[in-house]
Formats: sequence, C-alpha cells, structure tokens
Amino acid sequence: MGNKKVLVQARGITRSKERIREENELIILIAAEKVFAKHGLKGSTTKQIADMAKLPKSNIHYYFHTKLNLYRCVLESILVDWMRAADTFNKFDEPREALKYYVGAKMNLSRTRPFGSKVWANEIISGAPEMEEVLSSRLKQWVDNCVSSINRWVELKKIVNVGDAHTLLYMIWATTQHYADFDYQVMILNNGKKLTDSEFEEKKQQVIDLVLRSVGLNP
Amino acid sequence: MGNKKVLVQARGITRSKERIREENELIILIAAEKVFAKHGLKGSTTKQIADMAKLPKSNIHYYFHTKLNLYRCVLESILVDWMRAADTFNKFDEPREALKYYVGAKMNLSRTRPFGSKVWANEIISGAPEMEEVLSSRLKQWVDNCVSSINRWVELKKIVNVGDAHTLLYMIWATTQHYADFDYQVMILNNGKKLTDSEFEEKKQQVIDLVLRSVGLNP
DNA sequence: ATATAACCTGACCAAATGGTCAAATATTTT
DNA sequence: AAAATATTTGACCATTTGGTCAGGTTATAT
Repeated sequence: MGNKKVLVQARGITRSKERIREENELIILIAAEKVFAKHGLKGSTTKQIADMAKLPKSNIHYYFHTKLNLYRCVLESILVDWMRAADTFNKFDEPREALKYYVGAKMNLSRTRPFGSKVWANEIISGAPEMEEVLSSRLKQWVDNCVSSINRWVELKKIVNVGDAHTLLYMIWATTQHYADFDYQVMILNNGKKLTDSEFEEKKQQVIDLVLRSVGLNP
Repeated sequence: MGNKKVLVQARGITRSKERIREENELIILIAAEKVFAKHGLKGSTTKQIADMAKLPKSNIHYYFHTKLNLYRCVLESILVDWMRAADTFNKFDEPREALKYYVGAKMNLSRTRPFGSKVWANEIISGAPEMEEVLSSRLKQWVDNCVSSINRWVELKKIVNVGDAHTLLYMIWATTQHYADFDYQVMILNNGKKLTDSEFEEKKQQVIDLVLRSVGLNP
C-alpha cells in the first residue's frame, strides 16, 4: 500500500494542529471544571483531571502549564456565561420583566452549567484568592448599576421599598445558584431522584413568582 | 520549700486530665472548622490545622486519630447548632411568626458561625460523601415535616399557594446562608468593609420582609 | 511513694503530588 | 523530501502529606 494514499486518507481522519489544540483545551477545561467543582483548587489533582479527560497527565501540563493556570482558565470561561446572563437584567425597563428574565436566565445557568457554579462557589467560600480583582472591579460595577435600577423602581413606586437593594440581589443569586451548588441535597430531598426537565421548569416558575411577590409585584 | 505545698499550689494551676482533653478537643475543633471552611476536606492539611490550633501536629492525631475523623466531628458539632435553629420553625403556628423567627435564627447562625456554614456548603457541593446518611434521614424527616406545615398554611389560605413548599424552604436556606458562605463577596460589595452588627441587623430584617412578602404576607 | 494511665511531641516514613524532560510521533512549511 | 514545528507521553524528581512511634512528661489511683 502506497504511503501517499495512506497519508491522503489520513488527512481526512487526522486533525489539524489548530483543531487539535482547540479540541484538547476544551476537553481539559470541561474535565477540570468537573473535578474542581467537586474538590476545589487545592483538593483537585492534575492526575484526577487527566483521568477525567482521558489524557496522560503530561498532556494537561503541556496545554495549561500549571494547575493554578488551568483553574484560572476555568474561572474565566465560566465568567463569560455569567456575564451573558447578567446582561438580561438591563434588557428591560419594567421590574416585572427584568426580574422575570434575569431569574429565569440564572436558573437556566444553574441547570446547564452546575459545575461552573460550584467552582465559583468554592472560590468565593475560600475567600476568592484568584478572583479578587474581578469581584471588586467588573462585578462591583455591574452590581452598582443593578442597585441603581432597583432604587429607581422603588422611587417610581413600581416595587415596594426593599431597603438595601443588595439584599434582593443576594436573594436572587443565592436562590438560583442553590439548584446548582446544592443539587445533591436537592436530589436527596426530591426522594433521591434528580429533577426532571419539567420539574425544573416548575421550580423555575415558582422561584420567579416568589421573587416577584417579595418586591410586592403580583405574578 | 516542701514538695507538698508546691504540689498543692500546682493543683490550682494545672488542669485535670478531663479538662485537658475537653479544652484541647475544643481548640482543635475550632481551628479545624476554620481551616476546613477555607480549603475543604481534601485541601486542608493536618499541619495547617495544627498551626491554627497552635499545637504540634502529633497532638491533632493524638486526639482525633485521622483527618477524616476530625472532619466528621466538626460536621457533627455544627449539626447541633443547625438543629437548634431548625426547631424554631415549629415553635409557632402562625406563618408570620414561624417564618420570622426561623429566618432570624438562620441569619444569626450565619453571623455567629460562618465557618461552620462554609464547611457544610463545601460538603454538600462535593456531593455530601460524609453526610449522606444525615441528609437522607434526619434532614429529610425535618423537611417533610416543614413542608407539611407550609402546605397546611396554604390550605388555610394563610399564605399564597407557593407551589412546591421545598422551593420556599430552599430560598430561605440559600438566602440566609449566603451571608456566611459568600461573606467575602458581601464584604467586597459593601465597599470592602465587613458588615457591622447594626448593618447586619438591618439586612436580617430586610430578608425577613422579603420572605414574608414572597408568600403574600404583609410585614 | 510508687505504679499506672493519660498526655505530649520530635523524628521519621511511605505514598501522593505538581511539575520537568527527553525522546518519539505527527503535522506543516519550504 | 526533508527541515521545522507542534503534539504526545513514560520516566523521573523534589516536596508535601497523613500518619506512626518511641520515649518523655504529667496527673491520678492505690
């Protein structure tokens, strides 16, 4: 069999260098997100991540050099999704719509990316050693903006006076993220069964209704 | 100087064996709670705990044998406080009082024992490998009871129909524990300053009001 | 007083871990 | 085709870690 033919055939099968890097980095990021979610930064080992990614450990270091760097990349990648969900808050002027879509978006994120939420939770619980800057700059700015919106709604008598707007925001964050971070507990209290998609949609609507009523809006 | 006198004097200063064990176990438990809160089970080292307790590492092993056993003891000790707070829920028949005191008790716990809350959060996020039994027996039973109370209130038209009572319960847990688990984030968004006692009392009242309104009660 | 039991701790060890490296293989460029 | 570049991976290493242990000190029972 001629080498050329084999090579040509191989071309169709083998991946280009660019794709190889892209694919492997993604595989590793996904594996790392799961492992970090379960064990935190210090508790996770590169071996565990390698096994989860079904790659040799050296390969992890080849693409991300150090565990800490990989961890930061995971956090960065999660941040992108979170910021997109955060945007929905400012897409609507009316509190009913803004809150409804924001809470919905956060609930969806907890459903689709629970490991990411857990990694963030772990990071914050540990005192946010790697995310200090993001928190006090990007997040702070977004929150300040958000707080202004809520205060304006209060002034316009569109919602009741909730006191400090942060309290409302924290309630929304905590409640929606609970379904990701504490999914294991939720499962146990759901008679040991994971929430089905339709069950989850129910909960989502219930959370939205609770939030709307909490600011004096009738769902 | 007679030996007897020295001995008698010494008696007043030295601790009895019983007290020594009591005191050291407590010192170690408190230190371990802090370290586990920050790094989780796998991420914490016995050396870190020893340093925090200002005792040699061997001493930690002398009293608790293994890291895992110490971790379980920390969880057990936190559970006692949590169960006490949980009791307040059933002390009142009227939803307004029951919810007010329960939310208040949970907020107080987040304030007084934030490290304990973090250890629990870490444990649940990691899939509750050590607490499976407690969750599916003791906690499940308490929650079932709680759900019944809420459903009864709905039937008696004392609160609005919240759908699944678990959703309300999760909102309360998540929101109150947020002030412990994410205290670092709360601090950063409070312009980098920890909440003062009076600020915290304000937030507590605001959370209570949000919860009451969320079930259709006018605070 | 003396024996016994509990407490204390530095020295030590086997296993695990993050990371390196050189050599092999695969793709791309010239 | 061959030189250059990128990927792959097993072998290896220094450090860290949970845990042990022997030998010491301190309190208590007889």
